[in-house]
Amino acid sequence: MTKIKEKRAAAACSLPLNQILAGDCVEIMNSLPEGSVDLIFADPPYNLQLRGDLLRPDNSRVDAVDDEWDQFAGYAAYDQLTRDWLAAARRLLKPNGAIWVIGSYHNIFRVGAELQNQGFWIMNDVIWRKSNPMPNFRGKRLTNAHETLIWAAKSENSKYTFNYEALKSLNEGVQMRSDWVIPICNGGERLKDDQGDKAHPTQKPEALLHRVLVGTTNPGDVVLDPFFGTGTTGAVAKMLGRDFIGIEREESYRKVAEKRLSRIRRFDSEAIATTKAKRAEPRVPFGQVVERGMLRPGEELFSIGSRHKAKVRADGSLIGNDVKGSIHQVGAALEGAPSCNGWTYWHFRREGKMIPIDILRQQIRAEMEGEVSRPS
Amino acid sequence: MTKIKEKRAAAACSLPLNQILAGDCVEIMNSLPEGSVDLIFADPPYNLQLRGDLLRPDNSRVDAVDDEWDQFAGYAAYDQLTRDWLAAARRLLKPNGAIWVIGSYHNIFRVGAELQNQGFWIMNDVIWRKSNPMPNFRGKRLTNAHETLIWAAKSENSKYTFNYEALKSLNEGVQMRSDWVIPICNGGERLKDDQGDKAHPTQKPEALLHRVLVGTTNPGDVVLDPFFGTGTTGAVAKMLGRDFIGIEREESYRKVAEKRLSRIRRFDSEAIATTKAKRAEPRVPFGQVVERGMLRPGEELFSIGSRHKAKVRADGSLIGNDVKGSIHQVGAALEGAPSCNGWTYWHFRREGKMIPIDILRQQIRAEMEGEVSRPS
DNA sequence: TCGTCGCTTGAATCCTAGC
DNA sequence: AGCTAGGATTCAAGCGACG
Repeated sequence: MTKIKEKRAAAACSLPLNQILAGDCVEIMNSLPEGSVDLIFADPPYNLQLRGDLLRPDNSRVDAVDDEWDQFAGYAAYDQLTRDWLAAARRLLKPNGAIWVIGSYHNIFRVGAELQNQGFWIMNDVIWRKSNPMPNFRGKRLTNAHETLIWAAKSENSKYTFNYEALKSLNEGVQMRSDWVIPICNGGERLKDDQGDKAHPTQKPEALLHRVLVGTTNPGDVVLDPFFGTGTTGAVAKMLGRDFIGIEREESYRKVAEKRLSRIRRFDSEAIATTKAKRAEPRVPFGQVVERGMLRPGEELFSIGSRHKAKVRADGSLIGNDVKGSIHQVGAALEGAPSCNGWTYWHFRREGKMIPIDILRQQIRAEMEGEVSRPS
Repeated sequence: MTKIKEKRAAAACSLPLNQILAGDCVEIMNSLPEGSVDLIFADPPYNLQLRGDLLRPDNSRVDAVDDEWDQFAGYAAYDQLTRDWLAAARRLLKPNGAIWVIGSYHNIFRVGAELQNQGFWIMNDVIWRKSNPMPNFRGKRLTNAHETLIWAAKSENSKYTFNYEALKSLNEGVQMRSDWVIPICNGGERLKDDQGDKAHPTQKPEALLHRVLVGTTNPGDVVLDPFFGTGTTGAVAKMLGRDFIGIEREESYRKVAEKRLSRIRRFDSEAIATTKAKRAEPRVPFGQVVERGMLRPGEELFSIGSRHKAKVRADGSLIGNDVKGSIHQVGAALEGAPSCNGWTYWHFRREGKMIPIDILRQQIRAEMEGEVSRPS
């Protein structure tokens, strides 16, 4: 055993494994031995900068993330925190270690730039596509339906861990992509406090951590989470036979996490549970047919026997006989029927022949083959 | 017309619309009139950290050594380029203008942070999820199956354009999410040079620009693309009846783009028109319903299920359960809600049926349209 | 036991014309 | 510029009540 390896083995022995450390993550990370951690997973505050209340159309109030820990004086203050905790994290990592950070557009660009500035080497950015996001209630922006994760090695030369085959098998034999469809954490998995309210405003789903840890750590690795919260990282690490170190400032979160972790049992080594992605026929909006130029705005569609016709508009709606709306709505209106399947009702003309538009939907679906993970 | 408006109208007249300008985008943008552009779509170079091969805007090469220190020099040079073109873009935008930038993990974090630093206000980050990405051949990372776009208004107070209904219509009646599934540009859409090779390495699909322009511009808007390439932005703008300005340094790209644009035809105006937002419809005071005798003073209105009722008064106010006020105020008071849309809340009785009063507003609006629209 | 219906909820930078 | 009032705005899941 070389001197360096001896040193690391000693360091590892002195690590407070499988515990939750109380306090400020920068101070605590700086008190742990240098170069001793395999992977860091971090879910830092997002600096959401929310203004007033937000009401749903039914006048109920959205429970906002207005906690003290997400309040910052401005970008400068947020950047200072980011620099500090990333530097401490970098010091802790083994040379071949890696880091994951999750965030939203409020903070992720600043975090990503600082990762690069400190010499981390980005492997991928990964999109967590939420199958059930909260909608945009006022119709003023797009539904914020994803969050972004950055996966980066400690340096360009790091021999990082990447379990290609494991991820491929998680994805039904197809190479894992950089966009992951996973539901938000709710239902039985969502931890509640004694009053029955959610114990933490931003608990992450275990499925997300499952994929991260299966893909970029090995059993026995040390995984550190500096913003531990209610301990999703620790819970999944324990199930998967990885050691964890959690750091959390808030006592209430630590208590919930301790209780949670005490109930977790490690999977037996053979039975590494794989989250099966469900297959479903993806819904194809007619608008995609227009966007992709398969039909042009202004082009005419015909019902069977050409009894009715309608014109395609740029936003994927139809206009026919003064009726505007979706392919289904306009078909139903023209037929005086309560409903209508526009995909089979409407036809377009090519070289004198009438072709059902459903052909175009089938083409789009064929192109989407190979996407495996989808909302159920 | 105010002085400011005059100035802008003059500026618009002097804009080189529907042309491709040759040269460095920063210089050219700075030569155009301030506050004259509605939307900027930018696909800046990604050539970052490819072992230091970084080109300055004037095409000179940044000297690179492959040690770690130089990485920072590489980032610094790229950041300088980003600051320069974003500042020039910001100057060009109208106060209510907006910008889209597309990039990958190599550059998008630096661009996003700089956007925020300059005072742009991010509305959404949008994921272009490629339905047919290039696989990762060596199995060393995840398949890089997406790119990131940032949509930002010029400032927090900008009244940006967002065609919510049009995008919802493109998505078949469900509000548009921040993740967009669109195939990469290939097949017939992919432009080839005389040798049959692809004319541009990163030609963007027209479907992507279609969604961007339908969603965040109106017909007649001025759309500028400072990294025009082979002109996808211009092509889609022309089809959709928007004016464009392209800036491109490379003559070979300009030539391909000119040829492409000359073949594009604008869709007819009926096809370009998109679904209108309700907010855009003229306001109808409830008093008009009473004045026109559609409802009589003294007539009773009912909430759904007849849980509450109120009486119409001659001045167009309601009185119910001792509360007097507008249809909205009385509805809100009776429900104990902070607000209420009286048009959808209240119903009147005709032949035993409950009919929402919004029907009456629609009748008035239809009559108003008849007054306004004349044969042209 | 099973399906249906209604209620609740989720990291959200969520209104605007007119006075 | 600040205030007031009109009135526009939601998707997917989970869970409990109910028949």
